[in-house]
Amino acid sequence: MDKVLIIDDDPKLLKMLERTLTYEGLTVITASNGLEALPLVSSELPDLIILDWLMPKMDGLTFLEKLRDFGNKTMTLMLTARDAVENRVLGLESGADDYLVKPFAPSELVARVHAMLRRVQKEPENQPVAYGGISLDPTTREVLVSGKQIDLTVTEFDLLHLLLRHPRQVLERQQILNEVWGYDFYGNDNVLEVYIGYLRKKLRKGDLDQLIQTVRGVGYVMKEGK
Amino acid sequence: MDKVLIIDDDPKLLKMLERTLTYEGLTVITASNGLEALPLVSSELPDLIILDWLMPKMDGLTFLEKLRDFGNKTMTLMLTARDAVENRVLGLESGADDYLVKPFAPSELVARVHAMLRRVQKEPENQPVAYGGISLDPTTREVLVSGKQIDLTVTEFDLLHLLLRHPRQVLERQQILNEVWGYDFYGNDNVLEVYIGYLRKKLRKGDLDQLIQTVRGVGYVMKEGK
DNA sequence: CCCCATGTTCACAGGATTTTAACAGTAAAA
DNA sequence: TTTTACTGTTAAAATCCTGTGAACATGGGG
Repeated sequence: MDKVLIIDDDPKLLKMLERTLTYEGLTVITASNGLEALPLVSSELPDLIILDWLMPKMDGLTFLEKLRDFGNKTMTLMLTARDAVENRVLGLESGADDYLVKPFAPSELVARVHAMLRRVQKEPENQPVAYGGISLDPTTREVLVSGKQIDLTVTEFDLLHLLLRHPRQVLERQQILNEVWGYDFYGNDNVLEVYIGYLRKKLRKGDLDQLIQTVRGVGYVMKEGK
Repeated sequence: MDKVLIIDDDPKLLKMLERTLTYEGLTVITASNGLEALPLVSSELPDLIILDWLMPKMDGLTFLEKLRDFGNKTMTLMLTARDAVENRVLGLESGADDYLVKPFAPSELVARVHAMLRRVQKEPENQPVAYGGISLDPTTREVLVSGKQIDLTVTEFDLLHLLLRHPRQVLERQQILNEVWGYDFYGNDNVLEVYIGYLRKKLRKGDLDQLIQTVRGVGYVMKEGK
């Protein structure tokens, strides 16, 4: 079961968060400030840390810096009362993996938490995958198209890997963006088309570019025929 | 049909909300405070609860705490007066799934309510469905008619999916428009006929176009025979 | 500091899909 | 039978979506 550490100095809010996430079937541990939380991280090894930006003793930012200094890579979700864009930047730069502006609907929190945990859970996908003449080995990062080896950049690789792991299954644009570019991707999602384009061009080397099919209005599928 | 419980101590507002949502085709039950509402939750099993934050006897916040303490997970929409400071944490502390700041436009309320209800309903809809020679798989988006595969656009797909999920059940025009085109569809509802036409034409490929039957003055059904 | 590789954004053409509108057809009501 | 209310069919118009080349941004290495 997934374990979440929540750090917030407001007891009511803490209670609320705890209850909400416990309903969701998560194991919840709490702390009221960063100082108190630090030892819990190493003893409890949570899968996700939710923390407030503003806290006494040790605020969210400082906590994150300390955490990262220790080389800890646990996923973190930052809560912030301010909604300025600069905070988003700050929050992310400080090492938070996502952030949420207060006030937010609990359902939104739950959605984010699940999205993040899903991402964490993703087992070390190290198994080679293959489909329709394309094979990809995550450990060596080698990709063969009709026997020929092709070179892919990281993003291209991740995208192809995702498609190959779900052959014949239509993946929605948002789903792909979430998986490859990270949950909560804001930018112009035309990147996806651009990368599909790159991939097709490279797959053309083995005449397999038609394997990536567009499903207009939905997303893309890796499948033969049609 | 979706059932909504509205809890508010202001009779005028209550009346207004009731009328608005009833007009939207929802079943509405009301209570003027939390104390009164609590038993209704277990007897009526509403799909959604709309409640005011400030109420006599038992306010919204307390009501929600009680509700959650009982382990009840019904969706809740909190109404609140505008107040800069309180709003910061309201969403969170209330434990509501969504909130709306007064004053609000009825259309906004309606939009939220429908969005929430759709969320409640729409969870498990990636199971393949089949009826009378037609099969549809939401994950691959493949549709087979008498064994032959046909290509559908998003709208066609959604419409067919809806019909297949309710075989032999007459779906009203408005109901279909709500599901497929969204609750806020005002356009010329001739689109529905047009799309039924498209679908029938494509189903004709497997000689199953007569499966979509017109129920004059009401809507359409997916059923064999006649 | 500049260059290069990678990643992201922009603009826009060409197509596919969706909507509108007009009218023909058909069942029910008068 | 006539009238009316709905429904089906088409085609054109409006809109939306995707692919593409090129510009722009970033960061690491030389």
